[in-house]
Amino acid sequence: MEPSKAPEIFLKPYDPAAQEPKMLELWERSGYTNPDNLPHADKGAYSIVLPPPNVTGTLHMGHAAMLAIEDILIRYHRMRGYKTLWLPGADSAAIATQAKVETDIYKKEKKTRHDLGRDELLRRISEFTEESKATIINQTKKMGSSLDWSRYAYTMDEKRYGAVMEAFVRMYDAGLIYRGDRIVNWDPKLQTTVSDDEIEYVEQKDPFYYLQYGPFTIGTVRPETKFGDKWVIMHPADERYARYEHGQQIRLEWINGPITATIIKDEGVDMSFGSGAMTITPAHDAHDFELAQKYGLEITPVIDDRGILLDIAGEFRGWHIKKARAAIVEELQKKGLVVKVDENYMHNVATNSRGGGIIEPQVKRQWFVAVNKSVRFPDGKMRTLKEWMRSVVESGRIKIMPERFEKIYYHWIDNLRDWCISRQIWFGHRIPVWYKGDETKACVEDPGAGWEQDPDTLDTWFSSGLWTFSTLGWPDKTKDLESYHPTSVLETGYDILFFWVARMILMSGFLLGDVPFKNVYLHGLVRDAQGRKMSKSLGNIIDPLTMIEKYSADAARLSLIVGAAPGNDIKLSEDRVRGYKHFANKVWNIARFVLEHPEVGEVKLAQRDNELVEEAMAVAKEVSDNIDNFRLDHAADTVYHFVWDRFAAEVLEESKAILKGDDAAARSSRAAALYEILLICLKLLHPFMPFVTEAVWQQLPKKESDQIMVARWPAV
RNA sequence: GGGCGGUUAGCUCAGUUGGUAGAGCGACUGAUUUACACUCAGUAGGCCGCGGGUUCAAGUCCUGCACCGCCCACCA
Repeated sequence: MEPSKAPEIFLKPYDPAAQEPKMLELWERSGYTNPDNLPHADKGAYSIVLPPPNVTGTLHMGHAAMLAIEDILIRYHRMRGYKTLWLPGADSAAIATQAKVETDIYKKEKKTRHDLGRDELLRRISEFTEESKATIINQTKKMGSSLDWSRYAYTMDEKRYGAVMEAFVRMYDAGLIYRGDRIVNWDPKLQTTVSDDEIEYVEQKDPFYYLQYGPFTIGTVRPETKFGDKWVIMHPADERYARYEHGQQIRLEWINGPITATIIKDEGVDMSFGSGAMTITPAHDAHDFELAQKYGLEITPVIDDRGILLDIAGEFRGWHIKKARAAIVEELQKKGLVVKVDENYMHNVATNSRGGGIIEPQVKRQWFVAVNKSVRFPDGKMRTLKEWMRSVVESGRIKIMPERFEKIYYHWIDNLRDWCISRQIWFGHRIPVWYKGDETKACVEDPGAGWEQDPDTLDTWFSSGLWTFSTLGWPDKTKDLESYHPTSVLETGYDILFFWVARMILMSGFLLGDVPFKNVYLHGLVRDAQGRKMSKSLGNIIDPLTMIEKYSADAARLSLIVGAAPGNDIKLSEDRVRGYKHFANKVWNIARFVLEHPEVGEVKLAQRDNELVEEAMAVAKEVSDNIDNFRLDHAADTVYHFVWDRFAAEVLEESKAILKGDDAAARSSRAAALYEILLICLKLLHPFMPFVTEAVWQQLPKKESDQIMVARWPAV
């Protein structure tokens, strides 16, 4: 071949829009993302399961950051010779998805899910999710993500659905899953329960009412729940109430007339708050519910599922709580029971973060996972889920990075209560429990005629908890499961540490007796240049696809990596992305310069200028060490500066004279060194900037491998 | 109320085990028609949030405080 001219493809400047789609096609054709096809995988397995994006929409910069980070880890390990698997998927995100589709349908057709019926709604949701999946896959590919699409999984596909059923039944049989009447977070808008973790507290200003309750003054923001309050509770050491005794009954005038109230003394009461006396509403407050259980009090609902007052409300029966409050306050005022009103009371209101409404605690029969019950694990030992979750991190079997999140994780575990897993929505994994008269049966298969299945579905995080192994074929004993589990790293945003990371540890502990991953790497949230969350309403969303079109995927990736320390939020602006576009062009032109030199394709390695190559190898070592320590920001920064400031600005500049000189030996030695350094730089850059490095690689006169994607990482 | 993180150049951030303050972007001055104007050389710009302490030496370690942000918690 004729190496003296740079191939025609090296038009200037670098044109990512033309090159990137070609590289994508090249990678896809090769099949190298599937570890079974790797030419040199001699180092054991390296696996990451992609946190599956929700099928509710499109990718945002947070996804892009996740894809960039994981792809760097994956490409690096693949080049180092590990049998590398990066497994893609999608999450059904039950509540969020159903809420979105229901809202869309209502906007367009003014129909609710009850108008459509269960089957029709599920059909509509399926239509939506299929479309959504296709969009997301397309976007994911454009980022250059070297995922093994042949192993793509969806939480609702047959295999994963089966795994969820199996997991439920095993946990049920072990006594870990039980049904009980307990106070849960009820969302009157979506008509379903939600878990403690899905609640978002929103600060809000409401009037705070001080009411006369017999001889006591009690405070409340919610007079409409007070109809059934027959107990007044105070601290036993509170001197103000020393003359009252525990269990003493008093007569008093209340909203709908005279009632008998019972005095309870409990040390849980905060004497310094308000008057130090409070009444309790067991059916609509988690704390009060616990007190009621402690003292064996009756629990009478005041509000129904839709927020309507029940019979106990007397003349207010049938009113919606929103409207009732003012009328009830007026009634109380007429009776002279309102002592005073604080109009500027700030407090937290619980809302459903998955697009729902204001949470109303309700007592309901639901399914729960017991976190404090000691059960037999696969290793034969008895322990609770909580104990397992704590011990695997404490012992170092799972390492969480940055380390500070370990403390947060422990704190969460310590406060953890039984996990309510049943949801009253239709989209999701249906609970595999069947009823026939008084009989109950939990089984994967339909037990036959006469049995009726529980209508509820499972919390979306139940299926997510199985993700590292359900995607690898569990409950079957597959080769994939054996090879790739536990996975090497779980990489995700710190905002789902509890939702997901903790649940995966829980699930794989009980079902497999193993950890789901050895390392947890948490990245920060991507924010706008002012540090605000990106949101539609603020109009500050930077769309990954737009950035790719304007500046290239390589630039988008680098902008999310450099300067992003683990666990720290990333402030992203367009300027940042633009800067890295220039760098991609720099790489392109360095290659052009080196490859244009006539002797480049012919020289022998033995003749090269070793000192310069050693310098590049030292950089390779530094980059490798940084990646091994999950400091991708440092790794990227190191190679960036070596390539631009040292290799391009100094080495190439001083080489110009040598390459034009008369000394043939010096020429070929230098040319060999430049070529060698170029190869090292391309390889070091490849995990960070896969497109431009692959595009250059394709122009090399001689290649050690057909794609840089499977080239060997510099031996360090 | 408890916990965590942040505070370093105009902006965004590095700064590993203490040893003369760094990068990118932006600003300004200039150069070259070049591998690359998506270039190069250079300049300006810092009480390293504030106060105390340890040390020969502190952006870095300890200790108070302030402000910003986040997470958790049943304060009715």
